Amino acid sequence: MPPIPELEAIRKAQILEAGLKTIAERGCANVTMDDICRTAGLSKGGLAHYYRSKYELFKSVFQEFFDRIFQRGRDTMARVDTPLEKVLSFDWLYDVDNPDMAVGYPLLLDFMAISVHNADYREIFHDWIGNWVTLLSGALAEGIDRGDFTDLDPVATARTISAIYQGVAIRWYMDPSTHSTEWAITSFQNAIRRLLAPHMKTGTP
Amino acid sequence: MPPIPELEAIRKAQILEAGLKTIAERGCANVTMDDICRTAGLSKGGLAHYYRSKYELFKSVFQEFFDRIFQRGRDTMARVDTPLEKVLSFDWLYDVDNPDMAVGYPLLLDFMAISVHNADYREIFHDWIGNWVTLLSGALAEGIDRGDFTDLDPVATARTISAIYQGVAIRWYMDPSTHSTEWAITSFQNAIRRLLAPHMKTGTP
Amino acid sequence: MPPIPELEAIRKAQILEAGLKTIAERGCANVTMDDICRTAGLSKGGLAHYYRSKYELFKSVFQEFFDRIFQRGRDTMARVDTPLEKVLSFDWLYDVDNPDMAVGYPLLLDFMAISVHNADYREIFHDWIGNWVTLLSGALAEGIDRGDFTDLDPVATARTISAIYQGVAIRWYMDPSTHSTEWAITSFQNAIRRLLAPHMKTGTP
Amino acid sequence: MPPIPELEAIRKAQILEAGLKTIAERGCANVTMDDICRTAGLSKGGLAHYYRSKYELFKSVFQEFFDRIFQRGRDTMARVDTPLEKVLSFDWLYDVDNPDMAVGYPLLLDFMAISVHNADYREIFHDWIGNWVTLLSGALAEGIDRGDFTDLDPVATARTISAIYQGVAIRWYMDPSTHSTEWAITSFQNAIRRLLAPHMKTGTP
DNA sequence: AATGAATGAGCCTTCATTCAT
DNA sequence: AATGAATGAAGGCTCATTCAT
Repeated sequence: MPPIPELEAIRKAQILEAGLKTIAERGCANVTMDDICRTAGLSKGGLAHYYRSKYELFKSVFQEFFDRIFQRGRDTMARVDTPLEKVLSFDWLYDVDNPDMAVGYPLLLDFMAISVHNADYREIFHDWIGNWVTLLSGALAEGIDRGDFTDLDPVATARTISAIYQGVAIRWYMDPSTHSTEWAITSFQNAIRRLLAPHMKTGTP
Repeated sequence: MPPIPELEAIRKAQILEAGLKTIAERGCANVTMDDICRTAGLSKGGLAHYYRSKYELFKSVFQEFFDRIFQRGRDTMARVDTPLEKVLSFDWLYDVDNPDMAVGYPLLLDFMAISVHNADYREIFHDWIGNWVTLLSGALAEGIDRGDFTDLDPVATARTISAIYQGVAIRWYMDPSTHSTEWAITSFQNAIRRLLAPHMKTGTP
Repeated sequence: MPPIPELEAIRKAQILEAGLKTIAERGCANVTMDDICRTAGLSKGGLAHYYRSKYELFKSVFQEFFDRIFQRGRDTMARVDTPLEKVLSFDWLYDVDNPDMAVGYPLLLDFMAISVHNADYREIFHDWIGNWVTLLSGALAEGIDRGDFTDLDPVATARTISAIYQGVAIRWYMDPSTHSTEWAITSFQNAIRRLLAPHMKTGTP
Repeated sequence: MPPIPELEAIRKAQILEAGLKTIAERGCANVTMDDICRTAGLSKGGLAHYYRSKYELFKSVFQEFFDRIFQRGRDTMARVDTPLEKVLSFDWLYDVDNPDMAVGYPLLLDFMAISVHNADYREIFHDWIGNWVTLLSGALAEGIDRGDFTDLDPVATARTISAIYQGVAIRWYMDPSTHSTEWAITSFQNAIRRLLAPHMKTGTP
């Protein structure tokens, strides 16, 4: 009989948000439970009530992060019409002012580093990539259906596109002094357009 | 008058190798000085004799790693003739049997994650990327000189090529179940060839 | 809502007492945090909960010690009537059976030695001496007011008296085989009485 | 067959000087063997050749220091004529420019603090004090012989005088902001003169 | 539901000492 | 005589986790 039935959801969201924030700020290896408690405005015991261990909490934080980012990608893609526009609809990845991005890159890089030595994490990553590939290959398949593209393996191509996005994004984030936002956007658009060019019906830019 | 004049160099190499190995195996955050001592076959104090602190040691390990990988890239590129072949000379990145690669990806991912919160590391990364870009843009410039390519910004393009390599490589390494070596090699070759296609004199691809 | 509201005060007192005891027993340089934990009946982490570091703890221990000793001096002085009796009211300094003294000399000597290289400690010492001088010069000033003494700089004289007490006390404590309690008490009484003699109205000594 | 017969003496002096210097600078508890090696211009092994252990070295350093200071006291006293002048011949204790004093107070305070927990050191201290007392009581006895003083226990008085010197000196050294050299010299002269006054024949300054 | 006091294992670092050369 | 590489014990501090209230 919880006083407020949604209390658990509220608290968990509060904690996840604190996790997101602190991990982004200090990095997984440097975040302590105390950091998270402080940021969440809860005590150690209070936090323990909702997450059995640091490990469980961190997994949830990353899960939450990956869900959120993917959600954004799907929503943004849904707002444009043509398949080509859809696969090119990710300039938001290079938006310095987007708070999700400020948190996203630190988390993604931390997450990947940990994944190397952790099967649980690797699986989350696998699923996430799977989602992106499904989203992108869906757009490509739609393009084939509509007759925009011909002769193209949607899944393999979607993987390549996704990898290009990520490769460019990491560079842009990690070394901004020599990788401007302009470079990043031109790069991914160019690379993806050129990749698809051989498979496009004339007149589609 | 040390018994062996090169003792310091030998020991440092021994320690760096141990660092490389243990970091790759367990991840930066999980490696202890004891792990490294044990692997290097030295005592705690012996190690301290050569590296003042864990941080100094780790920086040296990463420096060593970056040097080594870049060396390999430069050497491999030097073995092929045409500029196009040169920029495509990186299939060794996708060689599972290459011990440098088995160590390289864990290290690279750890390194990037730490760099987010560490200016020293970020600078090492910046320099390393600079080296790659110089190497690749050199090949592109040579291509322009030779007349293979026209109308192409060597540096910006080199950055894009390098980012594509890295994006594809990380996918390949992190999620091999759905990113085969075949996919990786096809992906990068395709993406880079297509990227350069508009700038190539007829008959080259 | 701690179980006992004064828990923090209790624990801190417990820890300070353990610090006092162990430092007196083994000396600052030889006391480990484990020693103090064991003596205080707390774990390492428990102690860390109340004192951030060994240094902070030691500073508090000394502060506590100095407060306690000064308190005793003030109280003892308050129990006698005449100004001369007041400035001579410190035979308790030479009481072997006083547990505060058993702890006090080891601490004082350790403290002074550390102060030489530590400004924080030096300031504590400065303040403590300031307190004694104020106390003693107050008594002297009262003596002047009452007409017991004439023609005497209360502060400079108080400093001299205080220095004599300490000089005699250290000898007495450090080399008891040749500095008996009798010698100590006779010495300080004699030295101080003689020092004041020229400034005393007839009939007082 | 040492190459130079006096080499051992030279090296030992070199090491002791380094010990004196480093202990005075950093304090016993903070001086490392490396500090001393560096200051002495010798290697660890070289130092070990002459002093079995840190403890042995430190004991010798203190011995050396005590000898040196006492020597100075005796020499200075020998330069004045009357017994009263002799017992008052210690203003050099309050000479900030005297390098022996700059080293002396840190060492003395460190030494006394350690002595509390160390019988070897305590014995050295005991002997040193014994020397001073002998020196001072000798002067007093001479005064009695000469007829300058009457009715005075030379040894007990010498102890008191010595304790006054030390008490004033420690204050002067430890808290110079409120204990000027002027105060120190006036204090000890006054206190000692007054102490002796009742025992002095008329007309002896 | 929530607090925060308490635990104790683990880690990096320091440093006196040893010893082969 | 002298070097300095190597050892390894010891210590202070951090921090995830537990638990009584």
